[in-house]
Amino acid sequence: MPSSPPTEAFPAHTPAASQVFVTVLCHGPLTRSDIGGRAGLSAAAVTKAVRPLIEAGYLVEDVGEETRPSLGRPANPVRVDGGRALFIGVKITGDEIIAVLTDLCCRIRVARHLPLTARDPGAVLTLASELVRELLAEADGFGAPVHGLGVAVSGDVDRAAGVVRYSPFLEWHDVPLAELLGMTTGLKVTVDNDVRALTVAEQWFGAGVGLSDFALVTVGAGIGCGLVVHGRVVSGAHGVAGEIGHVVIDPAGPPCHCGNRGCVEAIAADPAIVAAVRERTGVAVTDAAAALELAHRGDQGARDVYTRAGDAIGRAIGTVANLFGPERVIISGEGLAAYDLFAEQIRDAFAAAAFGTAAQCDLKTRPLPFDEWARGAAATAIQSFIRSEARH
Amino acid sequence: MPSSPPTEAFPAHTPAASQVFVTVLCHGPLTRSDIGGRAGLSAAAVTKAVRPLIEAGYLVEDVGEETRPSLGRPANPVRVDGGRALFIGVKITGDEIIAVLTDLCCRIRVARHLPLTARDPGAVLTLASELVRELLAEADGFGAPVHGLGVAVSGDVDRAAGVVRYSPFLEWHDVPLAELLGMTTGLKVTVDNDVRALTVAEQWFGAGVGLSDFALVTVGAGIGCGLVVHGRVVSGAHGVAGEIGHVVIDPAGPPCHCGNRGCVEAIAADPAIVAAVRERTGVAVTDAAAALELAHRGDQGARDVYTRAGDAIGRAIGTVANLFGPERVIISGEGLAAYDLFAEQIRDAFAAAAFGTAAQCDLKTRPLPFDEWARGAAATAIQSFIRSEARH
DNA sequence: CTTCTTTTATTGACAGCGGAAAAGAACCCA
DNA sequence: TGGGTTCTTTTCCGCTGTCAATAAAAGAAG
Repeated sequence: MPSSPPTEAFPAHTPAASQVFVTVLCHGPLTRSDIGGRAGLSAAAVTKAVRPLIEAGYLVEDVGEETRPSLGRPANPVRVDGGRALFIGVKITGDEIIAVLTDLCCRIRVARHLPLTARDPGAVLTLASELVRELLAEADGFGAPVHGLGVAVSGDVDRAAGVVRYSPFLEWHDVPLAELLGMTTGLKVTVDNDVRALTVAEQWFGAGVGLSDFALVTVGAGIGCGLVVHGRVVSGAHGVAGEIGHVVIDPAGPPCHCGNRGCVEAIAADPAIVAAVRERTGVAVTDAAAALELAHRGDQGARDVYTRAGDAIGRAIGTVANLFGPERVIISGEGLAAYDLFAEQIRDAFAAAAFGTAAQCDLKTRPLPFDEWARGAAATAIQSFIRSEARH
Repeated sequence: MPSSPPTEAFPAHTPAASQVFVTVLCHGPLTRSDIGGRAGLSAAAVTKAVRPLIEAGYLVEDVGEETRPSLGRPANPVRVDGGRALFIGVKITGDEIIAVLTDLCCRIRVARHLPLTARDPGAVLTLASELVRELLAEADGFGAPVHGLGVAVSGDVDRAAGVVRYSPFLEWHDVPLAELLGMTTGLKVTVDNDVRALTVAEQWFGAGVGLSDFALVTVGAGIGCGLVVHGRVVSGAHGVAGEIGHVVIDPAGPPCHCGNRGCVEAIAADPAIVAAVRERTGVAVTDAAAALELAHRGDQGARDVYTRAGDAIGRAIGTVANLFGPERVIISGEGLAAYDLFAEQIRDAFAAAAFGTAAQCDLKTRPLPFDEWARGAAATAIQSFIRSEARH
């Protein structure tokens, strides 16, 4: 039973108003003249865009000002009132559903996990709907409406259509997930690829704020990459981009399930690391945590595996940097737990692979609590909400 | 002595008008309603944009219509009058300057070459100015003003500033080429990286017309790559992108001047091929043409070298496709002369490397007469001319 | 040969967006 | 209390692109 009226329109009818809001959302409290400067608008335009946003409660005057650096009338900063609207983000993995309730600033208010027993669309839909309903119930306590639901799934996702075209982990083909979840939850649903969702979260709320060209590389069960070029997340002509996992690092390397040898994913993803550690050390580790522990305990064979993984990741990032010239590459993912083991190799291999000015690219690591994937999904919902009324 | 008044403004003051013109420029003769459909504008807006363009002579009614498929008032197509304006494109290589005079549709009218004896900016500037002056004299015979000069240089070029920041072949650092040539020729000068210039030419006048995401890969003395994402040529945060030449294909491969081993350029660029053929066959070939002839005569060692080059190029293109998901990759460059020797390997290696939907990407070859590099330069000038008055 | 239908192009009225300039507001400092 | 300074709002205005109505140019139908 949906608890909130989804009919409320976001009062940013014009591109400029939408841009003003996003500017404030990303860059914290800003005075009106700062907004104009950053968004390239006149002060008058800012005033006209800000007023309805304040009246609707999405922006508030930031009373907690402190800096009074100079002469003249004091500036009057505004900020986004995160509590004005809520969103739900859901990440569906092969064996778990993670759901978070966030506010408009994409801060997590509540998080829930649920193990996944069956992977067919019907079962997943039931569980996901259940989880969303729980969060909707929680949302009542915050006194703000839930304005959207974002869903992140790995694989080939058509965001515009809301369809999961192909998901290897779930073995789904052409599932109209947005429509289905829209019916069961009554919410406006945005479905996107998981890495792209995380990229949106970084772009608006993370280490990509203010950058028009950056990449996000995730290391974990797989190796993924999200790209932002000219300030927009790249989706590719066929809806798929950022497939860094199957960049071949070494044609003589271990075989990969994709049919090639020596893909990054066949060297540096969790399963590959586990297999390599087992082979090198003879210890029957079964998951990434065990492999990591072995390495942390000082086993040289295990450490060598991580060294090689770092080298592969660094080379892959170098390739990305050479092709795009991003200002920054953000490294994230569960695999970052092993960062101390391969940080040096990543940086060395990147520095060797990056050519010319591409080496100026800034490498930045970001720890990734597992809820973060679901937060990325919420970020896409927030994006859809803000843009929904912007495009005419 | 500049022969043309550069003060004439292009009558496309609004973004919509500029878009209308580019649409007609790229998609041949179009009826007004077709223009509206393609550019997403109302018929009224098209009428209002087209009129001043016709009055100024940049568009003309296309009387040579023939198709009368249906009922109703016959459509009234318009096309760009190429002869209305001329442009000069100059490509500076390490040992030659190529200059072309083109019309507004980027068709080459006159082409000139000049060997380069010295590479210092002063000498190059003198020769280039001389060549431009010759073409300006030629232009008088065509009865149209020369509206811009485009210059293409390999290396790190800041187009906005008109500065060659670093060119390895010329050994230039921070040469304000646009300003210098502007003074000697009196023309409005656009300077850009050579591969990006060629990419612009393909985007507007070649195999990239109508595509919002594609890549151009050039094979020859070096291996280059131009990228178009979301309809815009990618320049990277630091002004450099598309450095495909130093993607590592095989870490056990031949050493590259960049310090790594097994870069595409160290396997498939002309110097690498010549060196490999010499080594494999013992024949003292000194240039690409000789190596090619040896392979064409059936020498197996030489053929193997090309096979390997094709494999490397195909893998590199696969990497590009995986990362961007372009709709098409255009393969061009002088190295295409050997296409029959490695076409199969390129396609096979690409198919193996491309993951999932990236394999749907269309590979298309394009022969590249050497004048084409200069034509790319002219294309950037045309772009600047059209956009000059569009921004504000 | 007139009239209708169909499709294309143009016109004119109109709403909305954003900018320039001027006015207002809020503070500090004499 | 009156400058000086900086931030914000207001007023007005031009410009752009859409809507709806109109004109134009055919073929089809009677």
